[in-house]
Amino acid sequence: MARTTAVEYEPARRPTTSLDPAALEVALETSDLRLTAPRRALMQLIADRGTGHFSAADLLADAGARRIHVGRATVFRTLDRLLDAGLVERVDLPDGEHAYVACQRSHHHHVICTVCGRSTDVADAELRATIGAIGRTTGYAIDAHRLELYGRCPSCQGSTSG
Amino acid sequence: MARTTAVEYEPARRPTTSLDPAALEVALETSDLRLTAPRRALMQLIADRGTGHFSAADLLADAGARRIHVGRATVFRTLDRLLDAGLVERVDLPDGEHAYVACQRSHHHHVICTVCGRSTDVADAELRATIGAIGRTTGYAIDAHRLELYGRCPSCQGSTSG
DNA sequence: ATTTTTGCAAATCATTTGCATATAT
DNA sequence: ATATATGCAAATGATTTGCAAAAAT
Repeated sequence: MARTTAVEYEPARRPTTSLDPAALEVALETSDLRLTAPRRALMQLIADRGTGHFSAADLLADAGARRIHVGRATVFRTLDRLLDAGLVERVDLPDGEHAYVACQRSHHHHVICTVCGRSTDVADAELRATIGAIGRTTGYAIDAHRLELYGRCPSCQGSTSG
Repeated sequence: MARTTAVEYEPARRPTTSLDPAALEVALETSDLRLTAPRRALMQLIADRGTGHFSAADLLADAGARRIHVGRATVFRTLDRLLDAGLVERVDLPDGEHAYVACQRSHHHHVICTVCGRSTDVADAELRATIGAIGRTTGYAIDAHRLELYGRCPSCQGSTSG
């Protein structure tokens, strides 16, 4: 019951997506959530993953690899909290898989590298204008949108991807 | 193995999304697919749904309601074929659910009404420019994108939604 | 103390698969 | 004829749930 990814447009702040564990504490202060060991651990695992996208299963595996025990359900539940807090966002890969990426609060779009998986924030005022135009053309009152971009990041552009 | 929704930008043609069963036959001519009773039936069910989004389970239920028997697997398999043919597109609702919408070949974006579920095609050359700009800014070679817009359609804008 | 969170295992849900039979070409 | 498609039921995979025990406030 806490899985909405309604994406509002608002400029992103920093260029590259990644998560600061301290953000968790900040986020928790605002809510009635508790700072527990599993949550700390998961935040750390996410932070350590850097800029790539990951699934709940990935986190579970990461935890296992480091002998950190967290239950499967806890991973999902924590991910939900982080979604609510705006610390991660759920994305849908081109093949329909669900994944998550770490992001700043109020960040809202990213380009995902199809070779290495890295994701980079997109700050795009222009998109806002484009969406306004679409609203005008279709007559819809557009409340939310979701944009996912897939491509090859600068360092993967030479790759023969295979 | 036929579920890619990599979305290329290309102008849509007609304003409102809905599916013409005849399109199936056209689509089949080009391929080595066969025109079977279950496929006809499913096309009809989709067409009858009009412009809303639907899930595989919805179709299965629709079929049941009309005493048309199609196996669950056939629904999924047919949907895959229709995806390949570009007759339907897979979308991800704001809550992360997967759904499908009927669409014209080479159509590629739609606004989905959060009140009634209707979807309308978006013809947007401007988006193309926006995406080009994003590519330039981030340094990514953008190969595909997916854009989903959610809002209230003209007739639902008075609604007190829920 | 009291409320939230956890871990587990079982439950649920969507989607896929194997395989023998049926059907379109 | 022959390749493709179907239906079934079982398999898979992801996510959720109930509940008693554990931890945070």
